[in-house]
Amino acid sequence: MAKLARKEREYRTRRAEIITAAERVFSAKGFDKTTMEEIAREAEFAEGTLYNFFKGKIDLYLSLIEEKSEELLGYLHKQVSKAVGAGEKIRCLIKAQMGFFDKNRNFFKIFVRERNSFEWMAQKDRTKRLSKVYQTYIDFVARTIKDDLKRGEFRNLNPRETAYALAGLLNSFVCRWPKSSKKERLFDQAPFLTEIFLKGVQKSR
Amino acid sequence: MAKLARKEREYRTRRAEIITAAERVFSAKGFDKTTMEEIAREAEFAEGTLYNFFKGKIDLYLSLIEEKSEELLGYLHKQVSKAVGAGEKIRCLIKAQMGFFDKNRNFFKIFVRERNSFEWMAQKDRTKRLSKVYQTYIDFVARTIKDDLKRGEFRNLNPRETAYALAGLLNSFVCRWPKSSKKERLFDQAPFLTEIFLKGVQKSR
Amino acid sequence: MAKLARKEREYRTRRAEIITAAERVFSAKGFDKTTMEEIAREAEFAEGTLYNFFKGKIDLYLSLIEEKSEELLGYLHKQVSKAVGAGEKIRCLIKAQMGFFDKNRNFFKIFVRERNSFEWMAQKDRTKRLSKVYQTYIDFVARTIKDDLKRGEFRNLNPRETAYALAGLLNSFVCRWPKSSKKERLFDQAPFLTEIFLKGVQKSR
Amino acid sequence: MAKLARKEREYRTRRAEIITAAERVFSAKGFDKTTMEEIAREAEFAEGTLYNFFKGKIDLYLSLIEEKSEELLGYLHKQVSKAVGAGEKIRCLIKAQMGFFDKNRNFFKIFVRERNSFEWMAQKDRTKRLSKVYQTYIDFVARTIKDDLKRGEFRNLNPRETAYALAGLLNSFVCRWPKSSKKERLFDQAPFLTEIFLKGVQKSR
DNA sequence: AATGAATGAGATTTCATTCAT
DNA sequence: AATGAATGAAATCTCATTCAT
Repeated sequence: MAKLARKEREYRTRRAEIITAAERVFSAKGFDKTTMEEIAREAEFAEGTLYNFFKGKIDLYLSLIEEKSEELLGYLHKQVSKAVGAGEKIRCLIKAQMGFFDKNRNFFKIFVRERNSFEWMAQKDRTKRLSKVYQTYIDFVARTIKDDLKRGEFRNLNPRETAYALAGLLNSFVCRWPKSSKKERLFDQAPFLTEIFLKGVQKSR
Repeated sequence: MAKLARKEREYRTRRAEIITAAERVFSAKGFDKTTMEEIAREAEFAEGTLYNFFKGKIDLYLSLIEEKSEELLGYLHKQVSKAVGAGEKIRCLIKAQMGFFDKNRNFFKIFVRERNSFEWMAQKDRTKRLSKVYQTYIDFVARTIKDDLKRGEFRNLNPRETAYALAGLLNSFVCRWPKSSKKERLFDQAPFLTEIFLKGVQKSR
Repeated sequence: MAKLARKEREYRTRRAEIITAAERVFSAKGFDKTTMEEIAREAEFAEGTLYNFFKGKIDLYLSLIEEKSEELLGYLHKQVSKAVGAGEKIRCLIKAQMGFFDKNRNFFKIFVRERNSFEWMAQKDRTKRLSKVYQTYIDFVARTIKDDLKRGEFRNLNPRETAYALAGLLNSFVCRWPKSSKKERLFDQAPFLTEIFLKGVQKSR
Repeated sequence: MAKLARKEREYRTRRAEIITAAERVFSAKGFDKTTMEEIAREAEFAEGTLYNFFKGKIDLYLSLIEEKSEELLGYLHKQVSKAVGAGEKIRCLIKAQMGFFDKNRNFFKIFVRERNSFEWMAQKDRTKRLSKVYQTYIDFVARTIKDDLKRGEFRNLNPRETAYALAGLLNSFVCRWPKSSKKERLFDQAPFLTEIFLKGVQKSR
């Protein structure tokens, strides 16, 4: 039993190493320009070994996005659930997401890029799994917004549409960020974005 | 003389046909998954013919983006220059862009997707030409915002950063739109987005 | 009649222009790397026009070699026929060939390169026409040697084998010549080569 | 340890098989007309496999020439170093080279053909590596000649120029040889060539 | 379970030749 | 007779995946 557990632990460790290596390469080169050979080298495994952990390149890519997104959502959930008061959940959501991406820059690139392309992908399998990921993400944002909106002095907006607007606002910094100095944190942009958004959705007076 | 002019006209026509065909395929599959063979088939030319008009696949792709972007910017410029009154230019910009994308759905997909990926491209040549395109676009948005902000009751925000925020807001609908019914127009979302943005940037009271 | 003759003259002129242009390009790039497009540009004709004068690329190439070789042989013949005295024909042959190549550097490159490759060419048609050219050349050299050998104090060597030896000797400078200054003439090497050869074949004492 | 050594051995074997197959095809068709597909078929490997051993077509070609030339030079060196007596080194060199080419007919074709064309190659990379090969070869011949000339009753000739003459003499048989019966050996021509050359360079009396 | 050499389908690009004008 | 745009076959090279060790 204990022995099996150790095996299981080792399996997970190696799998995670591969995911991390893949994250580095995919984020730097994009899906198509990344080769299995390079991921293998980065992970310090042989090429063939990758296929013991993942069905293929696409599966590795999707698994990476799914698992990291789950992590992101778990983190957002935990942070947001603490917040109380009108607009506080949204404020908290923005801060949390920025903070998460600061610590996961590589994943950030993949997440945003893919979010803007996956819909019109030819590969149906790829589309389906990705679709689920982003639906879950948007659903969570929409729910957060809904909770906040109803309790505060906000306009009566469609939460789902508003969620897209907020997501777009957050993503917008993707284009500038890679250029800016490595030291600059997304987190510091949170107040700027928060203010625009909250004012944007508040009730007219 | 007349003959030369006709040749030139025919050349332009064929070139435009190729660009349009390329637009369809690139928008459906993305750059890497698109093959020259498919563009050729779509354009009803032989593969080799494409190389009489463009240096290669990348050149075709970039030319498409550059020329369509110029068209977009020209259109935006024309529309925006008519507007007067506080916030009117921004309102007009949003409406114009949405209208343009309604008529150029395929290009829209390419434009937005590329805008979110080009920064970390490997190919330096591709990056350079794209960079110029998006700089020009953001510059225009920033200038429009600046003009409007100073004349209205708006907060004193950095125009460039605000431009990114607005661009992100507009782009945000890319993820939903392809799914929604073909009849639904981006143009109809303009008021919703405009309101969020204008309120978001106005002076606190 | 006169009109036809003028047409004929013009035809020949244009044909010669193409040959000369082809000579320049073929000598610079070799057969395979040369494109019809480049020959056309160099000759200031359209690509299609070349096909009114030659059946295709290979035909153009072979025609060029054949006609220039005829010219070379005619020249050698004329020069050598003047010579009298033991070894004089050979001496004269070497001088004449070097002189001709000094004036036809482009053709020289083609001639020597092709001489060393044609035998194992895949294209049978090409081989046959080239074979004839070089046989004629070697035949002439062999005949010249034979004439000379029998009248002088020379060993009784197989003229054909000796002709190959002489041809090899002459060609040997091809590798150095393109490197040496443009001003340096092959003609100046004639005495050096002549001496080696004549001594090499004379009777032992 | 033993395992690694075996892998290494197998690698070398396969690499050599490819080189040999390439030698056959290149010698029969020349560089440009040879396709990787044909080399692969000849070597009984898949096309892609060739690229595990060589960077590309040119690299394969140059590697072949470089390695075979090294073999040739090593062999010549060994043979010539044994010779003593005036003219003996040169006699030995000619015999050795002819003997080597008898056993490496395919390589012989490539070596001679390339030697006569490489100078005006477009590809700079190809030129550079080849240049080195032929410089080394000529240097060796020149040194051999120099050693011999100074000890014998020979004229005071420039060793380098004389080396070119000798190389030309040896190469001259390339044109006849492929035609002649397979049984005929270059080696048998050695005395004929040796005599012409040695007499050609000896002191006048 | 891990390896990495071999595979071969598939992509881009070139260019001799044709043919409508 | 001259043109040059269109053609499409053919060549090089890449890389995800397999499989014998």
